[in-house]
Amino acid sequence: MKLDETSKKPDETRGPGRRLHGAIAHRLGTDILSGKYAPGDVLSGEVAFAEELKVSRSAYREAIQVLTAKGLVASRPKAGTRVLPRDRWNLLDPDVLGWAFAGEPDIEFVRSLFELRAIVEPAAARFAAARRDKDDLKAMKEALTAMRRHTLTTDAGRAADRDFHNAILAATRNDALKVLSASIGAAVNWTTQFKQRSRALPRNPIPDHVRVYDAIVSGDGAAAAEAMNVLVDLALEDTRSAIEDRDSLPPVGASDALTGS
Amino acid sequence: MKLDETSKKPDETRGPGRRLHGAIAHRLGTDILSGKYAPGDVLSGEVAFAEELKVSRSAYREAIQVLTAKGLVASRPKAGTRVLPRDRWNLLDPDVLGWAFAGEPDIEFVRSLFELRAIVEPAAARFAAARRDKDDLKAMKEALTAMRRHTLTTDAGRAADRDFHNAILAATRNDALKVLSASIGAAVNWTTQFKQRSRALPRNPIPDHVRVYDAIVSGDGAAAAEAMNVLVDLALEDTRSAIEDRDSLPPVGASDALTGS
DNA sequence: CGCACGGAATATGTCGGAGTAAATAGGGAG
DNA sequence: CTCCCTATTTACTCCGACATATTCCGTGCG
Repeated sequence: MKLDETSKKPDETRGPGRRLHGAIAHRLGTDILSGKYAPGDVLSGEVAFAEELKVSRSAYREAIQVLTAKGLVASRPKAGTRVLPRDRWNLLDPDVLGWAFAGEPDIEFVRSLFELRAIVEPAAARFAAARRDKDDLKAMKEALTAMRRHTLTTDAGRAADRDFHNAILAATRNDALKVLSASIGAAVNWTTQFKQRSRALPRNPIPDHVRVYDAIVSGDGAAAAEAMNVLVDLALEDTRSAIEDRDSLPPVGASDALTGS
Repeated sequence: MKLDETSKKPDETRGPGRRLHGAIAHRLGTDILSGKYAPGDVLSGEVAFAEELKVSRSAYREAIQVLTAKGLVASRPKAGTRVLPRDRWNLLDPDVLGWAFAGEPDIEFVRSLFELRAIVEPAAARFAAARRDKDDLKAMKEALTAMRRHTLTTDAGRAADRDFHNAILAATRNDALKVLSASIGAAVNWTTQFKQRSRALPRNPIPDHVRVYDAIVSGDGAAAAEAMNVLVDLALEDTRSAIEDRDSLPPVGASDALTGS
């Protein structure tokens, strides 16, 4: 045991159920996404970096394998481990998205995600309207009633919101669409912190969701797509104003322990 | 060194520039995607499996970290390493897509990808028409001329095809869209093997591409989206007929293993 | 008889070191 | 000045040991 009681912990982002190499990957990932390590930069050697992080080479290497699997870095003998250009990153990977939103998210990237969401989600609603069965509709209806009971200010309400969107995705009968939208939705939900930070949601989101639901029930694909389009547009508007508020505010206190999920 | 010359190589998919743990990950990944290991299955212990694969526990563990990073498996002490349910897989990860197409690709999944492509690419063309600059148009024009010179039967021609689509993506000014479409496009190109296997392409793809190009030049977003929509539809038609040809051929495994996720 | 608590077994997680292979940089020969 | 060869640096692989977390099961109590 090389760690004595006086030495500080290797990383503060180390919780239960979170392995050491996962914590290292999280730390390096957020550092890369935040720009601390720019594309083309060469990381210190294995031995040096592992020693600096107070972990063994095994843990460090396993973390590097994770980052390599997500396209963030590449290692070659003699050349070292270097950060890959941004277009090689798997930006749609859930973990990478989480890392991107761990710090101050790039506004341009948020715009990109919302544009993608505005493309994908209406199309998903269109498919759902054409392919849903009774069970799908039942799941949506239950999620809607749950949303009405709890509001979006509670955890249960937000869970119901996710359930509603997930029910739509399940009704599309399209795995690729499902995975993609789930990732984007989760990422977009990271921005919820900004919405809540700036001011409470002034708008009641229930009618928008009901419009989507009604269109899917009646099997009207065009109407479902349009209703979903409106829903996404409103969400974008909320987030945009929240971000602008944030940018006009003084620097946020760094001690906001924002542990994801 | 425990490997002697008489023993068979741990994996035949081991080439230069390909690390050992990468090869292990590739092997396990394809096995999972092909259904050899179904969701919920528990892999043998680290020591046993590593020994079976004729590799050290370190290499095996690093491969598992890669699979974990892509959402295919999850490991917990005492519980072992088990394959996660299919909806946890990062199906849009380039490597996972490659593994999915390494064996006999699932027709339903191919349909999902084409549906997603049909959603995303026209929208990308619409953005490109609105945001492209001179350099973007220049890149597209050069790719088109290269496509005309070499046909799609040559590697250079297919590279030009990719360049054309990449130029459109770059013109969207949307990183998320760029990453996604690049992955999907690469995956769809895996199906090229089926097209070529069945019969030579009877259709000349140049006019379709020129229509997209002209619309983007004139800044007509709606026309660009429609032209791209036609292009994707035709590609889908080609692939569908090629796959049907394959399926009507000798019994490629009559047992449709439909593992309900 | 059923449930809650606690200890033991077991598989993953972490560690440190040794040796191998590969790629770049530098020096030497043509 | 070019080309090839050598040397060095770095990641890659292997090994064996210990630590830790979780599950399982036996025990005791209600």
